[in-house]
Amino acid sequence: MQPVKFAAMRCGDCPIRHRAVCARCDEDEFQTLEKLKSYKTYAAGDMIYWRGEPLEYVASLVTGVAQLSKTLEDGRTQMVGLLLPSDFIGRPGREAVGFDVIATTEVTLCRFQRAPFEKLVDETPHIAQRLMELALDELDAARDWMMLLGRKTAREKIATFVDMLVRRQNGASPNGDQPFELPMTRDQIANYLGLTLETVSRQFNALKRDGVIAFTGRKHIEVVDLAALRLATGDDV
Amino acid sequence: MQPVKFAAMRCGDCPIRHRAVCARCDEDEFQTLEKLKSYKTYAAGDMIYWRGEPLEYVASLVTGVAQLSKTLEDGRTQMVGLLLPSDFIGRPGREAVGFDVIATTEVTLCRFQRAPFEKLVDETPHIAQRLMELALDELDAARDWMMLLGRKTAREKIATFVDMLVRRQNGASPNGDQPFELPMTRDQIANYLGLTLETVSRQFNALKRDGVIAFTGRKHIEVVDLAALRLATGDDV
DNA sequence: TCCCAAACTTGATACAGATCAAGGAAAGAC
DNA sequence: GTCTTTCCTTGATCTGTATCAAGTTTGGGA
Repeated sequence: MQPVKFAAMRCGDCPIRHRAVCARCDEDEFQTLEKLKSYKTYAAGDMIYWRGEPLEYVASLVTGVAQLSKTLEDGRTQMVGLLLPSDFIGRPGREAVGFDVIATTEVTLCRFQRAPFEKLVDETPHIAQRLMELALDELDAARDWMMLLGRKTAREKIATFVDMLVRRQNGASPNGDQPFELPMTRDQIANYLGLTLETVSRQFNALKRDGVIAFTGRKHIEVVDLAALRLATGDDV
Repeated sequence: MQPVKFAAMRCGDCPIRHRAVCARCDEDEFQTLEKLKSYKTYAAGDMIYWRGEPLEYVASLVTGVAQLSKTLEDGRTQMVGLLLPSDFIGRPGREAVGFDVIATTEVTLCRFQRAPFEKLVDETPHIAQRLMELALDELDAARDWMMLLGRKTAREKIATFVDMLVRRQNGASPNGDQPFELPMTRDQIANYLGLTLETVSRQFNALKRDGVIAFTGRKHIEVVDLAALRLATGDDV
C-alpha cells in the first residue's frame, strides 16, 4: 500500500475504524481527528521510537506489524509486545516509553501530535475510555505472555504463538484452516518467545512432522489440525 | 494490625493516601469515599478472588502483600503480578479478572462496591486519570518482568527480585542497607521468577556467599553491597 | 541469469536449571 | 516443652534448550 493512499483516506473508510482508539467516535469527532492526523509509513526494520526518546507523536498502527523490544546491558533482547493493526503507541501523561518500537514489516501509522491529542483526550470521555480499554487489553496480553515465558516449554511456546496469530488474523472466523503469513523471521520469533532461533526452527518442524501445521514457503503456514494445536499450547480450554 | 482499627480510620489518616487510586482526591471527594468504603482483612493463603469470578468489589491494598497467579492445565503456575500497599484490584468496565488473587501475607483491603465506584469514576476525572496511571505502571512492571522471565539467568532473577523489594520498601530512601522482610516463601518466589524452589534457595545462598546480601533469619534479608546487587541484576544503569 | 547475502535447517555438544531424594531447622499446635 | 508440619537446604543426576558449527535454501539485486 502506498502512503499517498492513506494521505487521502477519510476516517470513515479506515480499516481499523471499529477497533482503534477512535472506535466510539461520532462524525463530529472524526472531523476533529481528520484535521489532527497524519500518516507515515516505515520500512521493515526501521526504528519507530527509541527507548527514552520523548515522543512527539502518538499513533494507531493501521497496517503491518511492529514490535516493542527491551535490551539488557550485554545485548540480550526480549520483545515485550507485538503491535498489530488497531493497536496504539504512546500513553497519556507519559513523555517517553521504556522500550524500542521497531517496524517488523512495512508499517503505516496514523499519527497525532501528542499535545493536541492529550487535550482531545481530556475533552472526550469516549477516547479516554477507549484508551483505558486498550491499556487493559495490553495488560492482559502481557500477563498471558508472562505465563508463556516463565512456564511453557519450547513446543508450547510455538503452538501458543501460532494460535495467537490464527485468532488475531482470522478475527471472528472460528476455523483456522486458512493459510496465513508469519510476519516475522525465526530470529524475531525467538526474541518474542524467549528462545533461540535454532529452537524455533526445530519446534516448527516438529509440529510439521506431527501433522499439526504445514508450510507452503518459509513464512506461509497452514494449520492442519486446529484441535491438536490448541492442545499443544498447554492452556486450559 | 486489627480490622477494627481500619473500620474507624479516616481517609486523611490512611497510610496509602498519597499513592493509591484516591491520591488526588480533595476533602469533598474523601467524604464520598468514606461512605462507600469498607475494610476487609484476609489471612495469609486466603483466596481473595477466583479467576473468572464476577467481582463484586474493587479495592485498594492497604497493608500486606497479595499475588496474581495463573495456572496451566497440568498445574504449573506462574505469578503474573505482586500487589503491594497502594496497588489496586479490579478494572473499570471489566466484570472479572483472568487470574486468581491470593493473599500472600495477611492482607487488608479498602473495598468499594463495583457499580457505585464505576459511577464515581465516570464523574470524577481525578480518579479516572489515577486509575489510568496505575494501569500504565502495572503495564511497565509487566514488561520488565517479561524481560526477566524470558532472558535473565537465575542469579539475575533473584538479584532483580531483591532489588525490587529494596526499591519499593525503602521508598524514597536511596541506600538499601536497612534489613527488611521477604514477604514470601521460597516456593512463592520461585513461582514469581519462573524458577523452582531449589534454584531460589541455591541462588540466595550464592549471593550470600558472595557478600552481596546477608540473612538474619530465613525471611530477614539485608543488602550488604547495593552496587553489587544492582550489577547482578543485569540491567542497564 | 547468476550471484550473494540473509534466512533457515540440521547436527553435535555443553550446561543451567529441573527433578529426584534426603535430611535439618523453624514455627505453630497441643 | 515436645510434637508435627511446613519450610528450607544440600547433594546427585537428568534433560531441555543454548551454544557452536556446518550446510542449504531463498529471494532480491546487479
